[in-house]
Amino acid sequence: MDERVPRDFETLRTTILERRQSLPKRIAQIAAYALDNPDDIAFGTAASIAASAGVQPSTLIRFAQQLGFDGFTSLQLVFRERLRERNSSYDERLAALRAKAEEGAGHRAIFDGFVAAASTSLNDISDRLNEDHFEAAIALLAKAETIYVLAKRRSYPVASYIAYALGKLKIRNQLIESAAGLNAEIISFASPRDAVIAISFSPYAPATIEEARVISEQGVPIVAITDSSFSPLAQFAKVWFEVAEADFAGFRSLSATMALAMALTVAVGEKRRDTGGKRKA
Amino acid sequence: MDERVPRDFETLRTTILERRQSLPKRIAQIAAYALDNPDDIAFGTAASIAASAGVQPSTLIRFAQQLGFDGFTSLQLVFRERLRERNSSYDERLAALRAKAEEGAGHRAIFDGFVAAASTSLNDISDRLNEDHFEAAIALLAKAETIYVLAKRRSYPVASYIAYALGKLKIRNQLIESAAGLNAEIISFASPRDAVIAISFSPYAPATIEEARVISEQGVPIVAITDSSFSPLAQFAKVWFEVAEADFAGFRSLSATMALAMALTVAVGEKRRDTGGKRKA
DNA sequence: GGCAATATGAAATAATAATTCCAATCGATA
DNA sequence: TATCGATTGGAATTATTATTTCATATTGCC
Repeated sequence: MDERVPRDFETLRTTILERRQSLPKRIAQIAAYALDNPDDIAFGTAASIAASAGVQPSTLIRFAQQLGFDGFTSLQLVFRERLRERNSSYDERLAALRAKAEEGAGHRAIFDGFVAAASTSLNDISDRLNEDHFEAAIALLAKAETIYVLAKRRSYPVASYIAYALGKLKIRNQLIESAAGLNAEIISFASPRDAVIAISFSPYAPATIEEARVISEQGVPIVAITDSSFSPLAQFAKVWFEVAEADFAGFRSLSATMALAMALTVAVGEKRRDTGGKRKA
Repeated sequence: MDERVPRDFETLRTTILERRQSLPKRIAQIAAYALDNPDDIAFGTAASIAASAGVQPSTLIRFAQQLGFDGFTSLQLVFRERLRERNSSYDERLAALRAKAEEGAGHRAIFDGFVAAASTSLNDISDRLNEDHFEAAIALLAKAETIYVLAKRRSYPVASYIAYALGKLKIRNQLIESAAGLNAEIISFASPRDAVIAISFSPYAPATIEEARVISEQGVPIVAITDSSFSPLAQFAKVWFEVAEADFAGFRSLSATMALAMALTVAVGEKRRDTGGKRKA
């Protein structure tokens, strides 16, 4: 029929959004309905969909034709295909992504690779998280006066999000970053009544390790997020988590670490609320 | 027209497996096919399914009737319902986790919630990424002399990871952060030969928007990562991405944004290598 | 305000698909 | 091996559903 008919849902979606302005009223109505209720389009009959959207079946067909399909039926195929793909199990999806990324099909493959790496890491951590360690870490951090957050380089984004979240939750915290080279001084203020969250992955930033050493010698308890039991961070930590992040193109995903970090932060906030800032409510 | 007709897929599945032995040959053949290719049953017509399974349409109907349905159509409904539910299961799972976490069902629920939020976001973006925008953004960034990275508050972690990655790839970049309040000066150095990656989600940090405005007025092209077409960032951007991050306990996941950011960064690095840093290799 | 072009509604029609029916085949049992 | 009941294949029938058509309404333009 037409020249460039959208064959996959995403293209279709984009096309619809682009033309949204220039569509006649009823057609626009159906367009909006289609994007809002894609499942109904996939399963319904022309009559039932038209009724739900408040238009005539013929309008539905005109809508399809305007997009270049030769009828409602071919339009519906796209919506069905979408469901099929979406529905393929999580693992299959992941495998497909990896395969696509590996065969190196252009820039899209790079994107797929990062998504796959992130998904893998999340899958992984959700199986492996040690709940006892998790509870211990929460308890330790919940009773700290100030939580120090320590991470450099590739782990720094996690630290900055932790600091942001702690601030939002009104939990006193100090991000140890070296803008002015005053880290040593900041660290020297930490006392055993405080606590540290330290994050470092191989190759461990020497500064992180060194600072962790110093601070642990001051008797400040450390919760570490790192990548193996051989990590130099682990030896200084009261509690530590092993997080295996998949990497792609030389860059490690941070999804699992982020999820763990956020969970820790929010759980600490909750525990403090329960225990009561003022020792028992 | 039986008494206990299986209404959901799982019951149906069990019923089929139970009776498998006692079914006549062709009916068993269709039964096996149905369990192996549930998607085909959901979408196909009686004729097409029968053909794929190697039986007659009438057999398909007999199969349905034997299970207590009054015809193929009602059997098919169960298979369709399954697809619908499966499809929404991510969101539902997330909703369930949220509810669980709210009623205080332990810290593990919080962790699961963050993992689910991250997975949902990744799934979502992998379906929705607009490849044309993606290519356009890469092209735009690849020819920039310096890439400025602009993001505050909750988006800042992403910016810092982008800056880290760009640095690793030896791509000149400048993170616009206000440690010393010199942002305005830093921004004033940007020229139309440069480019900006700006990231902001609702509620948009006013500083980000303002700086994006200023920098776009200097003619510097902006690639924006934001959350909707109504975002104030979108109007200043040459290319923008809509990323819908699920949130949990008030904190937005960053997984999808991170994956996109990393993909952009690495793709830019790759494009530069191909095009040749020194104008054609 | 009148005219043409476009859009919409409703019903008729065509296409497609589900179901039924009947004859043919198969399989167990005496 | 003959016979009865169950099973199957294939075509006829019926139902449902998409599509077309045409009259009517709406919109934009002069």
